[in-house]
Amino acid sequence: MLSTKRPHRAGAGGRTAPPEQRRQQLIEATIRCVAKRGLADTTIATVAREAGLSQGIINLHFRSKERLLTETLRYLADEYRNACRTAAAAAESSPVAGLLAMVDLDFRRGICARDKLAVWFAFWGERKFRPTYRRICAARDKSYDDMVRAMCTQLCQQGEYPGVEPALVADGLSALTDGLWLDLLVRPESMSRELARRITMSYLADVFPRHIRQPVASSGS
Amino acid sequence: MLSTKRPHRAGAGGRTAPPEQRRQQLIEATIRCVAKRGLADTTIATVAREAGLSQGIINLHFRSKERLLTETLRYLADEYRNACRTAAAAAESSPVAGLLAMVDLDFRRGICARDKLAVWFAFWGERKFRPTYRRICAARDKSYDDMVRAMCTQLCQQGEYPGVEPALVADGLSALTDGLWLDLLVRPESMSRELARRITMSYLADVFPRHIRQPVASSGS
DNA sequence: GCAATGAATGAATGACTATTCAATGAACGT
DNA sequence: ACGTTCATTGAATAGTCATTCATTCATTGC
Repeated sequence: MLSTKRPHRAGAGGRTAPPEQRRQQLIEATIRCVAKRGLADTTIATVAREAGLSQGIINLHFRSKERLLTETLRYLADEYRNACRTAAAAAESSPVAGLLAMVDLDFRRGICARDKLAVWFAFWGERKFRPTYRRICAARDKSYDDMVRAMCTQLCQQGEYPGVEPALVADGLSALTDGLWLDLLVRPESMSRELARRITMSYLADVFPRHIRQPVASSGS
Repeated sequence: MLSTKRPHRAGAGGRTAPPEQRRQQLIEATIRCVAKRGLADTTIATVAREAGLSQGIINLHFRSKERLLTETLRYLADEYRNACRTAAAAAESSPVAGLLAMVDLDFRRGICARDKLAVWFAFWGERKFRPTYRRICAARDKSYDDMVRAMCTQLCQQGEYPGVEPALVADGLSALTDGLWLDLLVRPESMSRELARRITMSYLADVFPRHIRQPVASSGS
């Protein structure tokens, strides 16, 4: 009773690992598996194999396949929301900096990695039918919307943009980002993170010309 | 051998119907079923029940469940492309009319009905993993892109918009539309076809201010 | 009417998969 | 070393679902 319950072993591949590490390992295997095979062909067996572990491990650490999927979605949502904090911090110096940070974030490698996009869209397809998915996604959406809307509102006050409705711009930016994510996933040959960034910046530059200027357009073929 | 093989019976609910009519009936049942329960919970049994027919009927008229799903996707893609012809016709009088017709089309009731959006996104989630889905979607995307890109190019030539790259605008418009469709599906309480139309028009008005003017913004609550 | 045709049915089949649990063995305290 | 604990395994189980096919029955031609 004196000893502090030490982790059994440090390495990830060990035969026995602390629960939190196994859960993380399985969530990452789930992401790779969904990205490789789609949600429909993702089974307990394929995830376990991807993780290099046995079938039973998933029902041991998560209570069911459904919970594994839910936790995987929650993991991605949390990751996104944590990254948002950086943008929120930038917004404190100026709304423009905040918006630029958001665009940067949305098309940063770690956030819109192909594997993760595949998972997002796999879940979005089922979102309407699973209350749990819906809750997790709605929470993520809300924090995004609130932030971007606040930035746009500030910018409109500073810049005298009479024709611009902040709520509309925020909804538009959110929709544009989602659509570009979809392109990145399903048409990687004609969409890149860099191009997506330029399209988004061009949108913002059109709306807030006195605050945001898009980088000089290089020649398009 | 003399008689022309007549349709067995006219009514849809009859015990015997011409094959083409049964196929159509089953495709419509599939759309309702996917919209109501999601792709994951759409089974041969649920579709057959939705259509008011027996289990075996699907393997009789389509060779497998997979083919039923493929044909359903193809049906939606064809419907969209047919609707595009209207916009293509409008574009012949002027590119502005063409763009307006496209926006009109994308947020018209028949095209972005909730049931159909649910099916689109269900398939988009699996698109990456099924070559057949990919082909059908890619064909639809291409006809959209080609059309919109041509309209934007014409407009840029007519209007002297030095900073505007037609390809970028077309990609952006396409992404924006997809993103708004997603909102219409998963957040109907905060997105309507009318609002989506306004957001899209506001985007176009920002890009082509000398050709497209957005309707006066009514107060946003 | 009557036989022939083939559309439609739905119970039976076989494949697949989530979940369980008895057996295994690694890690730790003594 | 040795026994205890508990993470892990993987074969067995139970359930679901696509597909098949022998049977039923509406329709048509004669």
